[in-house]
Amino acid sequence: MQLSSETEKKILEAARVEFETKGYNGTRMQKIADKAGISKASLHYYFRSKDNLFEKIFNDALDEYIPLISTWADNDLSWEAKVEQFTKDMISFIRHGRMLFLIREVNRNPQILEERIKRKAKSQNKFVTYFDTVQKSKNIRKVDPNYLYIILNSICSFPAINKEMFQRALRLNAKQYDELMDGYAKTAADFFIHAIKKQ
Amino acid sequence: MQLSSETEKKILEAARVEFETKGYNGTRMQKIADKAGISKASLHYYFRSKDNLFEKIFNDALDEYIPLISTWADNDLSWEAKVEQFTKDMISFIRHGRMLFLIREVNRNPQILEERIKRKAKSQNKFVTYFDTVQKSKNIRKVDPNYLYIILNSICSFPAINKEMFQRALRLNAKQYDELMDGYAKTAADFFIHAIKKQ
DNA sequence: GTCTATATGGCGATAGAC
DNA sequence: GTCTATCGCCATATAGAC
Repeated sequence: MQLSSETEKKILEAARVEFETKGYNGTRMQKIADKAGISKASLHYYFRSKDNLFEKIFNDALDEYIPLISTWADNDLSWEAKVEQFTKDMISFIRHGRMLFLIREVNRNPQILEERIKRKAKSQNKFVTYFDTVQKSKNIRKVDPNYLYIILNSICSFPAINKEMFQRALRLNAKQYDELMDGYAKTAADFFIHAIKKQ
Repeated sequence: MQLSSETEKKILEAARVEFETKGYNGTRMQKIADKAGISKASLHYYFRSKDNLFEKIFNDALDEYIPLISTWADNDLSWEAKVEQFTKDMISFIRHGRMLFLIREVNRNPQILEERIKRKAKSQNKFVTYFDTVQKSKNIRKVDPNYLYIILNSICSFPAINKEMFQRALRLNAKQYDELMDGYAKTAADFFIHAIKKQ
């Protein structure tokens, strides 16, 4: 029935907000029910348990994240343009706050990833293989592509994750920090490109 | 009495491990008491409440971290050498796992930082002021020092925080990842220096 | 100072009426 | 499908003996 599926959407949206901001251990089923406008009993009617509901939210977040980090634009653009595209996509994803959620929960329970890994374990990391070839054909510094992968992702992800402390360290309020971030994707890409490009 | 202070140390060490790995919400007073080899009642005798004990642990971690990010070597070394020193210090701190703890708890309760900020709010960020002058006198690219601060810290901090996912993305086991990290501080510094230095 | 036993409250989950 | 009421458990904290 359509009505029940509407309720389900409300629950999932409320649960996502709660789990993302408070984490699994900090989230209360009562709070989710309140935000969804239903009783705690109804909440359990739709999703049998807290674990069950959490798993759904976590998997959705992971499904959004994995393609972002495991694909690498397969088009005719230059490697510089690919880097720019990547930083732009990654930074806009990160800014919505799902990234810290993933890190927190994966650290709470590392096994949570094991099952999903098996599907992909055989294929190589596309970023690494791409930069292996780029390093052979183009005029760039030789840096282990594993490091390049780590550095590029760090530059993109960490500013959102460490927002609270960066703000204070740089004496900015939330609004000023957000404004600073508006120009960040371009700066991050330039930075990365300059670091490995030979003049 | 000396014995009581010995017990206190055991409690603090146990509490540190528990809070750092499980977070505030995931930590159990019983577990801390067990690890310290005392009863739950004794634990409460030393530190009245969980909040109280947590605050002590959190402040200790912050006291270790703040100097690391807010000082900037005041010596005769070149800016390149200062960068190398910073990456080395920061990365060795980060690898011990306190950083994710700080981020997690600050996000759980951002007000936790407010009180401590007031002491330092008036002084400028030393990294930013330093690179402001470096950009005027040396032959480096003009990049907003706020971005430089964010990028350098991101490169240093994130590889430890996102360890679980980087491992899997790069198809490395824990040992291989740790080995990769052994050479990381040097690579990170070189990367940063190349990115802003003009040829 | 240290313990056992217990008070107190909160949370996930369910029973059962409507 | 949705609710109120309640069960059962677990966690923090305290009482009170030693």
